[in-house]
Amino acid sequence: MYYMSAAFDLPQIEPDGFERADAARNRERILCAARRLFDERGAGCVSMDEIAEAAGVGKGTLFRRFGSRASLAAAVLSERERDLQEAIIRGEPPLGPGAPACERLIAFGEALLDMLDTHSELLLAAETGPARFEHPAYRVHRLHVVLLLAEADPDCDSEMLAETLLAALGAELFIYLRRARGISLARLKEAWREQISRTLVAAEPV
Amino acid sequence: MYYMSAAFDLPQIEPDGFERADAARNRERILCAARRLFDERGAGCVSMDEIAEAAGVGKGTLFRRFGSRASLAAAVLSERERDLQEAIIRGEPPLGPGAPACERLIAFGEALLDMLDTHSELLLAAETGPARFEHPAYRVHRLHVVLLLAEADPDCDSEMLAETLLAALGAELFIYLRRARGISLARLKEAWREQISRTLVAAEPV
DNA sequence: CACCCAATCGGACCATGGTCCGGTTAGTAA
DNA sequence: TTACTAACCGGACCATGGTCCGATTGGGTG
Repeated sequence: MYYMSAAFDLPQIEPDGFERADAARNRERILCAARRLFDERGAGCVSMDEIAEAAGVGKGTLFRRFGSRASLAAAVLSERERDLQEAIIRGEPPLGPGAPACERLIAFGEALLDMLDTHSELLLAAETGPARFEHPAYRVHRLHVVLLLAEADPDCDSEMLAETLLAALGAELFIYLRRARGISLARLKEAWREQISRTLVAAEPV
Repeated sequence: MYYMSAAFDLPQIEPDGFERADAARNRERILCAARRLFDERGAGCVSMDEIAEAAGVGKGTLFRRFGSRASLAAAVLSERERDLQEAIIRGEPPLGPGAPACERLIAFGEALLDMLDTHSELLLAAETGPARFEHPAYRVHRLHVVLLLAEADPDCDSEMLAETLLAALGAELFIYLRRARGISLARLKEAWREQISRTLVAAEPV
């Protein structure tokens, strides 16, 4: 564990201090309805009005609690994201600590690609809007990649490289490559592996 | 010139065969108004209704001619895009033919970053929607990068690498890095250079 | 138990991207 | 010149993400 996990926790779905009983009940209802509808019909085919109605809640409540469609999608995804972060921080190598940085990077990308493969639409919804790069989940991924890059090659501009490498794992590109181009998940993983090893090979003494 | 330019021309703003006089006049009016409004107030702050009104044209006409907001933005950008393609196909090295593939790749990314620096909002508007990757301009960029990668390193998966490298030049990321993070254009170019040389260094016999 | 206030609720409302179709007009042929 | 038709025009209309504010209610306090 080379950084404290506490500082980079998930977005707080749980409220700050106190929460009124009706508010808590509505939050749960909304998340439950959203989860169900997204799952049933695909995240792209569910409107916010429908979610509000299914949750038995007004539209105002829905938006006050979750701010935006993207934010709601992120909240629905938070459980999976939590699992991923857990695996990164305390899980088995190569995703977790213990393996060389290069292998951890490859494992991280593969894990993200797996997540994209099962939740691409939800991730796409979560990635819309300019707040995307400020979202806690993205920050965690970025920091993780930055630190691994710096560890693997102290000479590289890890901050910039992390940003551009993560761009390759965006949901929009993923969906296009898989659906429109018919590229397999395996090939995407292979490409990620190739890109990481090419990026880091310079650091290894030949 | 290692590929025929004709096959990869710009999206046809010019109509197929014949165009009625009123249609031609309206197309010109729309493009002119859009150019002016985008320029005056930033592409993000102009609605389609405003463009239609400024052009003295109904909303239906606007959408029939250009299909979508993204498509209109792309049409407004087409002149710059044409210049870029001209420079790539027939211009001076290293952007044009003649330089080593690696240097041409670096020059291409820098040219795109320059374009982003002056037209980021317009490019952002043009990049919204799933049609983004099917747009003729993107196809040209992709093909260019694919061919240069294959030339520089025949062993690489040039198709996939091109896609992920181009993701690093997306307008959304660019705007975030420049505005929210305050990263200079020079550093972005430097990062692109680093990423390309790292990606291709493996091909050079050490 | 009664009171009070702040937090919450919810639906009416708005802006905007995009669609549709009845009316109009440009170009053609006689 | 006139008649005809296909293309075009434009504004009413729709769906949806997001905002606002008056009404409501939870829960602490005397």
